[in-house]
Amino acid sequence: MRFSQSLIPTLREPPANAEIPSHILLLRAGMIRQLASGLFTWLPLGVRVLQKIERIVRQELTKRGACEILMPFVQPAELWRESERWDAMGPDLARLADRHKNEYCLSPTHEEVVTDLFRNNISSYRQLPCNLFQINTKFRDEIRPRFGVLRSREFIMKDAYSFHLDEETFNETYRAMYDAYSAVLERLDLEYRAVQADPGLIGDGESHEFHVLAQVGEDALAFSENSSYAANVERAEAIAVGARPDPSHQLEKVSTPGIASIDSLVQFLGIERDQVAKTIVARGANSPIALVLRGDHELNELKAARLPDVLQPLQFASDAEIERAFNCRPGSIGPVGTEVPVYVDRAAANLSDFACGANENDFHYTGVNWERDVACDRVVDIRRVREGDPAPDGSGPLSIVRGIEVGHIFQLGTKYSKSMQASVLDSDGKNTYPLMGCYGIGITRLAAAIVEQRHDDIGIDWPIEAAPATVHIISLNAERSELVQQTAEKVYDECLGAGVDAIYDDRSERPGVKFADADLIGIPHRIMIGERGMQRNQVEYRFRRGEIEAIAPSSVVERLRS
RNA sequence: CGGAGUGUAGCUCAGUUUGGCAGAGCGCUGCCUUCGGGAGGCAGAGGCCGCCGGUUCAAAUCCGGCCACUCCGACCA
Repeated sequence: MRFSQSLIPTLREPPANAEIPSHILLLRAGMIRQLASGLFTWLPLGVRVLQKIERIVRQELTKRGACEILMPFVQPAELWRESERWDAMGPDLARLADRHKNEYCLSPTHEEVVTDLFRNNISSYRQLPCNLFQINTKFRDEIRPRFGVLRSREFIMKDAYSFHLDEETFNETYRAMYDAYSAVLERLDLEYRAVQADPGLIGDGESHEFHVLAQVGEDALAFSENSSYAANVERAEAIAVGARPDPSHQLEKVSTPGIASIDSLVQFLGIERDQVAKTIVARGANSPIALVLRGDHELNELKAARLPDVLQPLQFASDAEIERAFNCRPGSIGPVGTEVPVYVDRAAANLSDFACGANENDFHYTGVNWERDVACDRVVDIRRVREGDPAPDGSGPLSIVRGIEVGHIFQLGTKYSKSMQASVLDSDGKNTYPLMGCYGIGITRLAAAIVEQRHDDIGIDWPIEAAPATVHIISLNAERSELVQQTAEKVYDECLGAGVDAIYDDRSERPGVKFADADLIGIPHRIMIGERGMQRNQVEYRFRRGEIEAIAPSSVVERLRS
């Protein structure tokens, strides 16, 4: 690829509407341009990165028996009605009609189409298990696209779907996909974590997310330093340590005028936040539901939403609803003496002699004890884990890091095979609904995640396997030296001839400009050809920010391979 | 959808308060000089000042409406 004949519009200054490193650098390096909110054009260098990533993904998947297909991006509403997702999906699903007024959607995911393909073409257990994947465009009409290509509306995703007659082969494929995803991220030289994840509305089985560690990551991950335990914080189990101490104080009702928050209460009473029980009220199917946490803990809304009778998704009760249920303002509520169902978090259930609202305006209780003063029969895990909490496998404290979710694998069970009548005959000649698995990798997001994790003050630091080219060849002041010009051309030709992917900066720019662009673009191997070295028939090799090494022009290909 | 901000040249931004010739730097074109880490000079090209309407002798600037983009929040198989 010749720089002068490609489209590589590098920018000296960071664009005004980009804030995070990957967005800024992909724009500055001339790899992407934004068309509209959440919609991006990939320019030549960017496309090469995507192709490199896709290549790795293809290799790792086909190696493990998955077969590539390509499904339509525009899909008939009929299929989505069969799976009952046409209505369930809401406004994230972009809908359109054709000239005959038939309804369609832009695909946010392909379960429906792949299940339809399966039921029309596979009817025997002999053809299972079966694992199909594609690399294709997706569209999700996000409420708020952000972070450049990290959360765009249109994006490229590798999605795979597997079909199984039994748990065993499902587990084998699940494991194989887990390994494939790990291998992809290893080859990209990324610091990543595979974590237990919330399976979401789909399915209810095991689920793992693959996260590239980065500050801008939207997810918090909890992991144990001493074991393999790792989970998305939204899913990580919080355990309570030790047992509840015996009561030593009497229950006492205290006048607390104007005290309506945990902070003001602990200050007023001169106690710590972890000696207070706080009560949060969620809307339930029949009545409001009280959720009790220790004062220093935070509610995990996903966990709370899974409690019986709590509305899903979780909704908090309004102030008016709370006043009606507790006969006092929200700042004075507590579990003692209330009629509403009370769920107590494990840590809160371990409290004794604690403080909480008295369900009477401007009054709190102190010296409260479970069982003695208030029932505690619904102890549940509803809090968000924090740094330093004990890992649920007992291996020590949890650490928390931020990650970008680039992959997700999970079980679909028989949700789609049943709703869409995709059955096969088993060896006894009986109709059976196959188990399905679903596996996704965000290709465009992965490209951005790489930049997010691997960049410095001068530009991007592409892993070799994802770099837009293997080598960046720079000629220095070639228009003043026939020899430099000819040598650069020759080196470039030899690279191409040897199958080495090269970008050749043949522009008549000053050296400083070329160096700066090369740093920004971030191809790790660099060859510089200038008059200075030519005097001794040498060119210069440099691996990103490393020492400069003088080598013979004829040995470039060899050097790159070593 | 709630809150905040920004829209002026390809990019980054002045100019808007107080209405009066459309500006700078970078980039781009040509010439000269320079030439191993984003050089310098001269001459140029490039504008629906987001859009629509209003006020005014006169609107980038004031008023009203709309749109787009960014950020925070809610949301996110």
